[in-house]
Amino acid sequence: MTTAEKQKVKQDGGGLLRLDRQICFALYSASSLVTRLYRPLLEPLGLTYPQYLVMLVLWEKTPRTVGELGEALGLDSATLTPLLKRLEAGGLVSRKRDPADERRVLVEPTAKGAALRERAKAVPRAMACQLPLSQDELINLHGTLSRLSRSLRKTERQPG
Amino acid sequence: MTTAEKQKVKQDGGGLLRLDRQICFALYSASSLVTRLYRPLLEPLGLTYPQYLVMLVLWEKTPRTVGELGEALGLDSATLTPLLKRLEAGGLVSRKRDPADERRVLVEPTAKGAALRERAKAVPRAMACQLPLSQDELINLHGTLSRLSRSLRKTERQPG
DNA sequence: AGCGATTAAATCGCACACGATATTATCTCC
DNA sequence: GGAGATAATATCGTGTGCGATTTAATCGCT
Repeated sequence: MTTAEKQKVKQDGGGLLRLDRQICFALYSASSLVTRLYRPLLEPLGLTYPQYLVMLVLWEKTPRTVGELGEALGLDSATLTPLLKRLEAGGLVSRKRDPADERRVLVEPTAKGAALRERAKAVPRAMACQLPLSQDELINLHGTLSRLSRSLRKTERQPG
Repeated sequence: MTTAEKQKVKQDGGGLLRLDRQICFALYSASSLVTRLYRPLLEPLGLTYPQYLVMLVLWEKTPRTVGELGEALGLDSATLTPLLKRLEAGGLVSRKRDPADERRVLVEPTAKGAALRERAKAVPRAMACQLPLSQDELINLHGTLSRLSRSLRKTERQPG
């Protein structure tokens, strides 16, 4: 290593600030790119990517409260309320106060929203085909990310 | 498997639509959580997470055009222009037209922006400590995500 | 029963993110 | 050297995200 190189390393703390070394950027970048890859698949369904995620949750079990959707997706009511109103305006879900507890809002797919599920079935396979990863890599990546998310959620719920 | 279960599997295309099986959601979720983890570290520096990424790029080499920043980060001018104006308003970067080509805008850290780098050096290590992954897992994850991003960027630049 | 604490959504303000379009400068080619 | 093509930013409209606050309903406790 030349003197100039040593100096450079010293300056940037061993290259710790290099963009290509930041795990955060790798995640951020991959996530945006994959989301972008979904766009042309979801547009024909009339869904944005977060709206698609909400519908996935609703198709699994319904009705759900806003809070349950938020818990499943890691979003709060400030994000979900307007998003759900847009889905409602598009005729895909209904929103009504829970008679048993008027604080809660029950969200449920309409007939149109339920029917959309059939068309959505093609999406995961179409995506898998476009991702340049082997089956093993995919499974491995999914596992690591899921564990990471689970851990972070747990620590998020605690004070520090 | 009971008949009812077979029916269910048939209905949801082998569970392909389950949220927890979507690689996209694993990515989306992990990315949001990690970004959220940065917030308390970046707030004292007066930076949002995308602003931090821009500063990382500028600290590596400067000046840069808006286009170069966009290429490095995968963002377009519609996102960058307002973000850069906010950084400029905060006194962290300067923006001026390139005299050699008036279409381009050269972005460069101010003295204040350059000085911020010293404080930013603590961020990567503080983050690494908070991520519940082993060194190996981190390296592995980083490698997979980087390859994924590189591939997707390449295919993105092509027509289909 | 009733009052303060807690909980669930909604609202507000600000900051990304991006498709589409507009604006201005440079380039190309005759 | 001038007209049309191309390139680099900027602008506009819509849709997330989220911290902070507000509103309304329920709970807990006396």
